[in-house]
Amino acid sequence: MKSRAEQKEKTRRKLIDATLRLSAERGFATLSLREVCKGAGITPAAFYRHFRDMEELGLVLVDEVGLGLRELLRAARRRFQRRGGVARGSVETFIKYVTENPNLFRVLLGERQGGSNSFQKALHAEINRFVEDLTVDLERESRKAKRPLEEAGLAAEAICAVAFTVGAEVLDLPKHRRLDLTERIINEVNMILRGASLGGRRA
Amino acid sequence: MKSRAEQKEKTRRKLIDATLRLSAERGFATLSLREVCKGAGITPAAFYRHFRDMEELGLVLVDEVGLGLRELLRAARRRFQRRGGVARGSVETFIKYVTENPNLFRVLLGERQGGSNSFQKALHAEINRFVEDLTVDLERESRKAKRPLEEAGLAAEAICAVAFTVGAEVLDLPKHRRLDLTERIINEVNMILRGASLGGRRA
DNA sequence: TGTACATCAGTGAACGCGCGTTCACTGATGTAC
DNA sequence: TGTACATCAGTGAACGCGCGTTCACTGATGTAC
Repeated sequence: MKSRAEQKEKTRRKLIDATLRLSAERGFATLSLREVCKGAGITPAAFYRHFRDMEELGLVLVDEVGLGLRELLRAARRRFQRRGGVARGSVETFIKYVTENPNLFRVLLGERQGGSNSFQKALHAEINRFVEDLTVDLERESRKAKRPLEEAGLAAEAICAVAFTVGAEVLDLPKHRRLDLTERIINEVNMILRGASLGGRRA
Repeated sequence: MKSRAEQKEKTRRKLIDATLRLSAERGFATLSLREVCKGAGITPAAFYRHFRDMEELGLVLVDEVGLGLRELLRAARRRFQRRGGVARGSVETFIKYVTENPNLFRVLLGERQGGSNSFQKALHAEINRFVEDLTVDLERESRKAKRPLEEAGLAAEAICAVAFTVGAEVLDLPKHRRLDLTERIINEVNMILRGASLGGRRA
């Protein structure tokens, strides 16, 4: 119950959680080590028992957030794929996640330029994982439906671009305008899917 | 030649140019006032003769960059619209701009989360202006071609999302892979346009 | 079970540093006569 | 044109502050016997 390892893990979580909480306001890139420590209720020097520096903490954050969101979206697509409306189901799941975990999403999206080089690379890789997941799903689906969809990779990339870019707006929107935004994204995703399902003929 | 006003304007430009130069490396949000002044070759105290703070400088930057890029793209669309390949022409122009002015583009894209509230708002507004420009063009084009394109606004939003998101990757790419990326974006834009030109029937 | 020693997560003080901002100033440009 | 004064962009020194990092330390947990 109070083993050293358990206690250490608890503190580590406090650091991670404090970082998520604080990065909601001004983004991860502007957080200081001391700020995070204050938020977690520990001494700055203790930080080094857990992470080499803020960058290492950031990479852990990106990993954690990315993994969580990807699993959620995979599950959503599975759930909706056989009763039509994959786009609707996935987009709604995505928007729900974003509104419920704004700080997590901000970490994933917020620092595409701001941070250090390796931090940016990690973020980029994380987003690519979303694209790959979606590509696989789109290919499987289109094969099943005998409605071949060429260039699934391009469609997936475009869809992710739209979801992340337009989806980010939801963070600054009053609640009553969020449904509109969700509908807009759904329409745009469907637009891309339509364009993709004809892609083979022209390209 | 050496009037006070002219001299002051020169210094102002030095500040703006130094900011652009420096923000190429780590993004605008992480620049300090002193750093910028050193880059411009003036004393920190003199900064206040030109801007209230870094945020005000940032807003000026966003304005300037946004205006320049929008005019360029408008011209590109005009140039290409009557000989097909609007998508190709616009995307190539866009990518050319991005590769030739990476620092400008970074300012426009880099700080969508990082900065202060009013800074983010300004960036967001700027990007919306791109969407509006494109919407107007798409509507005009589709009317002319008697190929009605419903929901031009959605298509424009999706296209800008793709261009800005995927286009940003070009900054980290070696030269020989840039053409591939450009082609990919062109294909994705065409995919969206195709999906949009059928939009009326299903939606 | 009890004792003596080892480990190590977290403490608290200290460091040197770059930060944003202020202030009185300087000296070239501008203006009134 | 020349003189006396006003303006004001830029200087240089100073300030207090939060930063990241280091260090010797403390005291609870873990281990060996």
